[in-house]
Amino acid sequence: MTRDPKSTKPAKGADKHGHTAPRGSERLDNGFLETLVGYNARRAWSQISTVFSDRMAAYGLKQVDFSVLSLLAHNPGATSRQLCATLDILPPNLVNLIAALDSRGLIERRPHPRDGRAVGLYLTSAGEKLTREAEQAVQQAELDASAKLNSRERETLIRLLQRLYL
Amino acid sequence: MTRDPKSTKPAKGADKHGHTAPRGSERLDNGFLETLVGYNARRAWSQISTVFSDRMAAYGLKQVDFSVLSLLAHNPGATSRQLCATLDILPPNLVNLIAALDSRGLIERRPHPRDGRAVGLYLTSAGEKLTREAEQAVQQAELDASAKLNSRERETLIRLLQRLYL
DNA sequence: TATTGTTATACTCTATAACTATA
DNA sequence: TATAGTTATAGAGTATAACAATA
Repeated sequence: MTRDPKSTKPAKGADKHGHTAPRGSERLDNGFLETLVGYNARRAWSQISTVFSDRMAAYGLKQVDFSVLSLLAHNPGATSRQLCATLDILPPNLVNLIAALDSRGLIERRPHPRDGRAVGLYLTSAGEKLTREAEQAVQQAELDASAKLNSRERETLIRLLQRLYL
Repeated sequence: MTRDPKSTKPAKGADKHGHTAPRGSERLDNGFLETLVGYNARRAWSQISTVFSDRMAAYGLKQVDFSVLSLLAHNPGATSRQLCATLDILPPNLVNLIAALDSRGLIERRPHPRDGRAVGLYLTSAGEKLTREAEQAVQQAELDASAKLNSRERETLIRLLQRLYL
């Protein structure tokens, strides 16, 4: 496998930490790593993640916060346990997150009608408004982060990624 | 967007933590999230990452350990600073990692011929042997983790991912 | 003055064990 | 006996500031 000189882009020069590349450190040959789906998925996600986090900061949301709000917008009354299963996070790590969204008045906790152990989660009207705005910002962030792909390529990419985890 | 009943796979039932899905928690509608490249890239990477980590455990390597060894196999004499730039990690977080690989006798640190500040990193023969074996295991892990894709689809996926971050 | 490698440290994310109340 | 939610806590990953040696 040969290296493509164009792929090094020395002039671009700013990583996600805002650092600029120093003179003496040229990029290394990562020929093997870049043949791996896992390596490329991680790098691509890292890139998108930076754009995503920057845009969400305007709404005071982290990535998981947004995922929770978006799920509640489409699944009113969902429980913490369901959020955990869908997003693949562990229950103890959701507690403070839910409590914070509650304190901000974005969600409500109501007793579950059939199960006294469970708590149904609902967006408040403020939460609905914020979620609508954030979803639009996320869609724009997606387009910006994947600007080098046309819509057909973007759909192909998503379809292939889903076949890896679904 | 409708949910595909086949995609839930109730019998498969074990997430990356080894937990099995309890009865009461059906998956939620994540229609919006699954239209996002970022969300799908993260989920796909998480899936592959689990397979990857499991296989690397047999060699006593974490993902970043493998990346470092593979880079040194193809770039003998690379410096810590170059590894950091290529893998997008910060220098302080590489120090213990390099020291551990050195203690295990997998790499050597030699003074840089032209720059007294820098240290050139080289695989030992034991390091070369382990890296060769690990690279083969990684390739097999890749094939297993992306078994639902044929080689043409895998190449397409990698190409599209690279256009997001290169 | 700038860069390499390093120490110390803090902050976030993720994980496990154990408890309560309900089922 | 098992599940939902919670508490406390431990571990891993990631971040910044500051230092010595060298350029």
